Amino acid sequence: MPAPHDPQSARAARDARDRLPRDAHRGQPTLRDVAERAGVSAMTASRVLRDDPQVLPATRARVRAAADALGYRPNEVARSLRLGRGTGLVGLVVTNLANPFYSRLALGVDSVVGEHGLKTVIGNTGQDLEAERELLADLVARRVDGIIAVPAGADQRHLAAAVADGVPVVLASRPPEGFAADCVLVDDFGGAHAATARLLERGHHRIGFLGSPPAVHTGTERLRGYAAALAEAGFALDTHLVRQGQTEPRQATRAAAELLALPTPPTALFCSNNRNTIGAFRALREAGGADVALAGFDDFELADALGLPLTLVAYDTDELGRAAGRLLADRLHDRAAPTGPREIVVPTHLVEYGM
Amino acid sequence: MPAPHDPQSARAARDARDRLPRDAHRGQPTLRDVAERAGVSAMTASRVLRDDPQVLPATRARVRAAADALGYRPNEVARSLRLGRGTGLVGLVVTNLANPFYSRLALGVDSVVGEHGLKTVIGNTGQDLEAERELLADLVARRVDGIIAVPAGADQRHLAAAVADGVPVVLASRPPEGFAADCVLVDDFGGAHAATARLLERGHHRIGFLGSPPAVHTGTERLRGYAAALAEAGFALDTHLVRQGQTEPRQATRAAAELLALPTPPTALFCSNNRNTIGAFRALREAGGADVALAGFDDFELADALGLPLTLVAYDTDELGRAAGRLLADRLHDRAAPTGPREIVVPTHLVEYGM
DNA sequence: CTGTTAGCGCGTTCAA
DNA sequence: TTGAACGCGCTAACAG
Repeated sequence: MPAPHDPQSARAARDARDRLPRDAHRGQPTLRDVAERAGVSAMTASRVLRDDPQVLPATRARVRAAADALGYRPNEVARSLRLGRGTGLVGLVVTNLANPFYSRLALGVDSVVGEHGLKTVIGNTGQDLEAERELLADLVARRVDGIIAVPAGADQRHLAAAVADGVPVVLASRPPEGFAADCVLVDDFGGAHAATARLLERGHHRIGFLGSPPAVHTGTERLRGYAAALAEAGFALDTHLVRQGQTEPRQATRAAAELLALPTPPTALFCSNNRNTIGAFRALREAGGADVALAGFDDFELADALGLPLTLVAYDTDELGRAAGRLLADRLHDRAAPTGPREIVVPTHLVEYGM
Repeated sequence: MPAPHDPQSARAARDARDRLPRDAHRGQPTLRDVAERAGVSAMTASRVLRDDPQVLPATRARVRAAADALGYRPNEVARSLRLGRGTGLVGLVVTNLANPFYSRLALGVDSVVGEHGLKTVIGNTGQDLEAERELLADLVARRVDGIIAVPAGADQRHLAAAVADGVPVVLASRPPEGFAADCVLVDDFGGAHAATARLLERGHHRIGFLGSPPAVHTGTERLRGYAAALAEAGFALDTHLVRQGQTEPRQATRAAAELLALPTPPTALFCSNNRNTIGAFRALREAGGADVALAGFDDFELADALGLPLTLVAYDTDELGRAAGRLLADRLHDRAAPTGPREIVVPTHLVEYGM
């Protein structure tokens, strides 16, 4: 039995739309208009426009002419309803499109689903869990064919609800918690481990960690990778050097500055995502010639131009989106023969800049 | 009479979707299911779920309970069809979501239209004019309520066709050509003029120009601003110093390198967008200590971190998207009382980095 | 206050 | 080869 939803907020969103003018008949020609002009029944017109071969070439031509003259376009809304299929739409749920990570992801998703004749509906939640809940309910109500999501927090019950409603969900960059769904992950642990190990090789062992809030899966996995590398080298994790919770560069700059101001400051920093790396970079620059090594997860444009050595964990962000799109497309075609949930892990590699 | 469309490609896209499984009844509960469970007619259930006051509290409660138990969500597809209104979707047509300019624009658009209960469908055309034509036809067929577009080229007949079909179109960053539509522009001329004047003030007069293809409105406007500033200072435009056509940083790097290799190279470069500025930056860096001043249109993240003086024409990209969203939302509400096309110009200002 | 009828635009089914 | 009836899920307009 599907969980009851919150009807308040979802209805509020609908109401806003319902206030649009009632008269909205835009005079787009319908199948009947085409049929009349061609002197045939709507049914025949429908057949012609769907390339049904069972039509006399002569009538076919007449219908085509009529359709072109009228500028007819089939109403996809009516088609969706009639065919009982979905809408040909895929919902994409992200927290912040302004972050290049998410826009690349969106690009990858859209390119793949586009090849399957699907379009992408974006939903930007701005880290707001409540907004995310409403968004998901709305996407389900709109009968999207599937949803690709990067949930903002650890609570994924709204995603589970969508799955229970029969909507295929693919998670990107986070694993499903408490329900079955396909997902595409980045090798968070491995990448963070490798970057930290690289810093250790260079003789650092007081390595600070800057990361996203603990509720974010990538953040904690990358923290685990960092901690594991330290442990393997025989160094205990010093919680004074760990700062989680930064979502924006500005916050990261502040957190990094605090670490640098410690009595025994770290000699290197590892940042769990591009926002934190950029923030830490600014802190280092403000600190003047602080001789602190910098490493981070996520490659980004102009990383090579910052004028300081930088070790980054790189991976193919577009591919992350494309893989998610492929998983979803597979589900849509194979609904009859469902396989178990699939998990794809995108590999990472280290890149060195400015050396 | 609307122009006849190309039925081939549009149909091809539909066909891909039509190959999805036929059985797709996802068993989502319908209004009738709710009504039956509550022991009322579908009509009464409908009324309750739309907060129609004309219902006995007791029945209202029964219906609510039934809906919750079933996890009922109104089918927005059916609602759209029945109400003859749009779909609550806005089409956003851009060339490259990976360019921060477009992702910020998308964010701005989505935030505003979201407040009106609308969702954004993205269409990334990758500079492909043919893809853009198909995309527009598809959006119209899907009965989006409106379209916000940054057309890739000078040919806007497909946009005019959408307008002729009664779909409100708002252009962002380009003016309409040959038809009436609202638009939001950046002060291209003024910004380019100001940046070039700044370079002239500093004693430069051999100033190279790097820009997008001539078909792109912003590129030519910004070229005009650059040329005007030169002319006002008494310098003729030297076409050897003008390189148009670069879309990606890599191309811009090459073009910049060519300018720098001229017998009498420019002493400064003005770039008409962020892609060209970043490309030119790399060329300067590769050229070693080349003492060439750099200016460009568009602010971008890390522009302050490049370690060289940089003059940028900045403006509020999010606001560009938000303004476009507002224009569209206004149209949707005011369809009854149409005003003439509106044009909004977003102002620019100069920022100096690395000095 | 509640139910019936009808139809949005299209496509499946069956009959002609 | 073509057409008429019916229904997808929902709601406006009118009963009762």
